[in-house]
Amino acid sequence: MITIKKVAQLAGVSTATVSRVINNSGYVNGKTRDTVESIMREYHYVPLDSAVNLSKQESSTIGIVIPEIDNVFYSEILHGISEVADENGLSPIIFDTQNNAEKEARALRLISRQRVRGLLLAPAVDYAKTSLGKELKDILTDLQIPVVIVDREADGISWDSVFYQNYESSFAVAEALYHAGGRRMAVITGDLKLKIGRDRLNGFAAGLKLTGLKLRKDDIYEGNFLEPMAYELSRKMLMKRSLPDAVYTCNNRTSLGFLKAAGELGIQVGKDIGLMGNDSLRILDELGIPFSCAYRDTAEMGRIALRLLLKRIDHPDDPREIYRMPFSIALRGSEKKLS
Amino acid sequence: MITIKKVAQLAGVSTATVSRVINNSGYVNGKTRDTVESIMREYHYVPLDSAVNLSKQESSTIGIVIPEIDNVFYSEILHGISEVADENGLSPIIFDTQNNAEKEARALRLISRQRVRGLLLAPAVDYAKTSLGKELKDILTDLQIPVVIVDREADGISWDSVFYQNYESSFAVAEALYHAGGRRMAVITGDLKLKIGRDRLNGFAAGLKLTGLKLRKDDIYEGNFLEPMAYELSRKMLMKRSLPDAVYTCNNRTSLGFLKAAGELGIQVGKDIGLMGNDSLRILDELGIPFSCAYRDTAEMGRIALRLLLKRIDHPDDPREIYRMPFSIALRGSEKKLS
DNA sequence: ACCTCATGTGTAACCGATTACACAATTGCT
DNA sequence: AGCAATTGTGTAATCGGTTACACATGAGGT
Repeated sequence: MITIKKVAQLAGVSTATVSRVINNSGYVNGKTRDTVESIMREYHYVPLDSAVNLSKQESSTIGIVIPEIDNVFYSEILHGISEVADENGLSPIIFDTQNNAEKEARALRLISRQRVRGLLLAPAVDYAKTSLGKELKDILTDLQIPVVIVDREADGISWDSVFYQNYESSFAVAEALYHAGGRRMAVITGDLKLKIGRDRLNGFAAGLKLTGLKLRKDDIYEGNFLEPMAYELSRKMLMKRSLPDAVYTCNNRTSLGFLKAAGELGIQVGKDIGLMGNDSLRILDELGIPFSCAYRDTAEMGRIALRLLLKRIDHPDDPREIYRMPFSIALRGSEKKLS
Repeated sequence: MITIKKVAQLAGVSTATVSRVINNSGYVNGKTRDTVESIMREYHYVPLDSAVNLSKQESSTIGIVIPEIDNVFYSEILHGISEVADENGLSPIIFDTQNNAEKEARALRLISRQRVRGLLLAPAVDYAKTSLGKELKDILTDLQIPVVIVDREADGISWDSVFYQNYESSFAVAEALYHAGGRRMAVITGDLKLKIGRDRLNGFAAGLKLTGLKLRKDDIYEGNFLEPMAYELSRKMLMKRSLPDAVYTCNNRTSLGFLKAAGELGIQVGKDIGLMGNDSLRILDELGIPFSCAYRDTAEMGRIALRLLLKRIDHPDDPREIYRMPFSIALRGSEKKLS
């Protein structure tokens, strides 16, 4: 490894001068600068981040913790984050927790050693409720690092956040299904222990209420945002004697589980039963499979989250900001029941 | 920030002793250890990675550079990598290059400042051919860091690698299509400037040859592994007067582009025309959409890549290793032409 | 009683950068 | 000509850890 000391030696100057050249700070004679620069180029000198970080007391990495890296939704968010990180010369350290609280704890502990510039966090744990969550919150608070919570809303969090209009979008889905002709609706919820799960259910129920409809208790299927559960619940629902007119599936995985079950049972979505999801499944559109849903621009959500973090880093004392990602409604045919 | 010095002071010992407690090295009296540990716990002390890295001359981060983070294929690889990283207490710094050479250059430069433990790289650039590629190769070589090349094979690379049986799987696809009854085959290739693109084409052609078939020049559609191009080429192919019996789409995005075009034109895959891809599209299986292909266990591929890197880190002088990820063939109906 | 060795702890150099401060040389202004 | 301000460079402390080395203590063996 070639160090600043060697560069200085080869250029016949002190390390201070080399450092000035690197950082474009202080006074440096043009000729000296040229010499130093050519030496650096010749020897492929690259300053060592850990040394720079240590002396400058800051780093150029950001921490990112997400619950499912292999879910399109999150990988699109990562795409957006990566873009903004690239624009700003930041290195993203990414942890995939697979919705596992212990993994999340390990990730945060690793992050806390890195003195990252800031943290983007989509928690798997409800920080207000579980004891591990509380401990993690302490770790983060101690860190004194800017944090932006992404997507997963939870009680008792006081950091900047980029959330989704969970309630509003669900409300809109209810209206859309009503306008498509649905009268008896069912819903496969997400994890109701999470605020996001409750919001989506409540928004949907409220939307129905406005149209004068009521959500029957036994038309509420309590899921967990994951496919296997959604699949099982869908089978249960679809094998009953009387089907609802339309179903609301609360996230992309839930929608997938439903579609799979419906497909297997020969029930045609958009004909035998109406369906709307929340979160798009781009691939379905591409394949021309009708799938109506409320959705948001996920990559943009990542961009916004990181930009918010950067803003917070520059202005640590501004009041807390909560951005509510707006939704769009895509009607592609699956919302209707024709028969 | 609480530092080792403060901990030492509070515990009434020297920093050396605290360090010994942290690293479980040297001799430390049981009582002293207890004191130090309780102080560390009480004050939430966490050693600063950049300081540790600097003095230990090593780090616990690994660099990862991939071309499309929002492609399921890569996000599943990342899932596998994350798993092994977690098991080994490593922090993955992930860069998404979006197949852009300049982005890749920036990513590698950032990585080179970090003194990462090692690098997993799926290059967007052919390191032997473009001048930027050569420069990047120099950067990497200078780094003296273990590198494992993932998925994207290129000429003139001498690092450990985890590749796919590109040739063999394509060969097998040709055979499978033949056995399904196809006689005139077409192929939508990937980027033929890349070795992987050529291998998949050549393997397919060789497979056909073995069965006595020949791949006609105008049945070769030169794509670039991306959807829009595949879509255009597919339209072109499908709007011709005479269709081939079956088509080989060289990667998942190409398959998607084809399916979209076929869907739009009302051509039923698995009936009007046979189709096999390379790379699975899990979601299609889940939805019960027939799609036959050669595929591999992608998450496993990520795991293997990182394990290979770790092995290399421990044994820098072992001979170069190339792992060729085996393929499986999934026949789900789309390979046939029935009419 | 003496020596050896294991145990326990502290001192201080070091990792590779940055930067406050000191100092010299040159420039510009009256 | 005299002095202040600007320009250019080096010395050395510092960031927060690790670790080689020195040293002290006590146990065990003869």
